[in-house]
Amino acid sequence: MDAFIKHRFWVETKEGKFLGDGRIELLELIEKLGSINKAAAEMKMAYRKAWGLCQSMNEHSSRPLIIQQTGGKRGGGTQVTEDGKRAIKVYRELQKNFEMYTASQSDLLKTL
Amino acid sequence: MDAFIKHRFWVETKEGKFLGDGRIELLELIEKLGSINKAAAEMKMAYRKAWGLCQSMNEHSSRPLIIQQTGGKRGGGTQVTEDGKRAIKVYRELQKNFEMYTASQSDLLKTL
DNA sequence: TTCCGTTATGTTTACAAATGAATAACGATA
DNA sequence: TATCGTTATTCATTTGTAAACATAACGGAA
Repeated sequence: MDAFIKHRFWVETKEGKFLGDGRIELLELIEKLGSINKAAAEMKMAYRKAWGLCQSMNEHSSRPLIIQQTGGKRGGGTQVTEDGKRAIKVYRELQKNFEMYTASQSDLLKTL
Repeated sequence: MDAFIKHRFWVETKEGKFLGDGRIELLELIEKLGSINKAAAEMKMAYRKAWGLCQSMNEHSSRPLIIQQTGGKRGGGTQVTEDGKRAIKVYRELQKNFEMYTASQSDLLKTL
């Protein structure tokens, strides 16, 4: 026929979603730009939503993934912690693995 | 921490979604009950939606997965074709494989 | 011809999620 | 103390999806 497999994965804790594509991209941009505001603008996400995702990520983690500072030099900003960087790395590896695995399964569709 | 991987997969064609959890469950119930109506009721899905899923599945497939009959003996009914049964089988196997693979990846989260 | 249970469709409601607007709080620095 | 850019937060609006509702069409059987 002409069918292909799509997949999605994410990481949860018992309380709910912890890491997903949007959250990881956001983390990466915060690391690069030093600001939730700029990161959200860069990925055309409402700041309101980005802020909520940041709260959620930090609440679900035993140790914070980011450190937010309100006010101060240049108005403040947000830094990604070492734990945050590790989360990015682990997630991206998972992603790579999943993509390869999905590709390896696609020949099962040949019989459709 | 206490995080775990969740995954979802489905099958698409270039026109859009073709097979997914709901569609396959629906197919299985149609095969068992001989009716879209009864299948939808069984899984507490609105008939309207079930019917749309059936249309979509048949439109995306080169050969029909189900044959619907309007009117007639006991009002009609719907049968799952051999191609439909094969689709169910393939999908369920994919699902089993994905579950095992996801489980095998979970230790990557140990470092979080 | 009438009845029945099913398939076939369009329309309307309801709900949830994303977005946008608006404003306050913050704190280093000039 | 005034400024500035960021974080923090509420609220109204929009948007998109799912559910609910309401009929029509169908065709074998009584």
